[in-house]
Amino acid sequence: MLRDAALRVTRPRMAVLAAVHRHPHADTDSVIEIVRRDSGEVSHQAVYDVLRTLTGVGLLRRFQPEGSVARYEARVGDNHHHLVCRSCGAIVDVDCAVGEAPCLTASDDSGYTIEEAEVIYWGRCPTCARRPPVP
Amino acid sequence: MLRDAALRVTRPRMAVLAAVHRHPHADTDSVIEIVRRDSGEVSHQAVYDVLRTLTGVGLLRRFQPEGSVARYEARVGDNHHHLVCRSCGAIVDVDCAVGEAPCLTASDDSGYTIEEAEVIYWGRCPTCARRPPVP
DNA sequence: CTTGCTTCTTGATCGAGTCAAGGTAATGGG
DNA sequence: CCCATTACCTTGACTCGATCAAGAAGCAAG
Repeated sequence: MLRDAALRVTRPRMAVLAAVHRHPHADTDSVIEIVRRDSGEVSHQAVYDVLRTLTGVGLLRRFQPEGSVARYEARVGDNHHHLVCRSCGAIVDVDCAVGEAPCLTASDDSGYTIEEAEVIYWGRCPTCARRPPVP
Repeated sequence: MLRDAALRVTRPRMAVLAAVHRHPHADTDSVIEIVRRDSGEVSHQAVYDVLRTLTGVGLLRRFQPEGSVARYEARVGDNHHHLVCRSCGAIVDVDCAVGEAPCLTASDDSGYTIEEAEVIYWGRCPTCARRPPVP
């Protein structure tokens, strides 16, 4: 995958790529932790850098629900969406009914060229929905 | 409006409320600037605090497109969405076709109780679309 | 193997946002 | 109208995610 993107194959890059594949929706800190556990010492700077590079070439996708830090996932190109629990912050993927971007058309595009519609569903996960809201 | 929300009427609050009404999608720094221009010295802390309080009682809405700082708007309760230019960051409102939250149903809700679907359309504004992409 | 450029390490820095303590002023009862 | 109560604002320090910069290390082409 790295070679296909014309990138050099290095230990930090492989570790980050593997980490995000195995832990979708992981934030940067978690990625750092996983990478260090799996392949020894790696600087936090390298992880930040790799995440940005891989996001740039489209091997990873970065997203950031409001009130959360940046998170990364390896599912790219299928235009899926996210469902976030307001209580505990749990995130699950939601397939896009249409499958291609943009899956929605705006009622009025104001002359803009629309490339993508990003949808975030906000709600409560089964566990949090069971008990009364305590925010 | 403030009294209805059981809040004391103070100069910073009125100034912030007016500023956001007149400048939708303003970020915190802009709000601070506008407020100071209109009603003299106000601490940045007060503005942050007021923005949070007003957002809490529902007089303002906070949103934060990825790669941008927090922005505030006074249109609340009509469940409208946003259209953001990838090039220059311009933001315009898009009315929701349905009008009530959630305006979309997820293909698979994973057992979650969905309260709201937040949609961000990404594209290019008329001005940026005219010239070739230079990111 | 060597060269050259990309990538990683180390350590400092930035900036949005928050915390904490103490002073100030909006409200409501007298 | 005035005072007491308490919510609210000011000041200043601080947190934390993320980025910048300079130099060392490692990968790949010849």
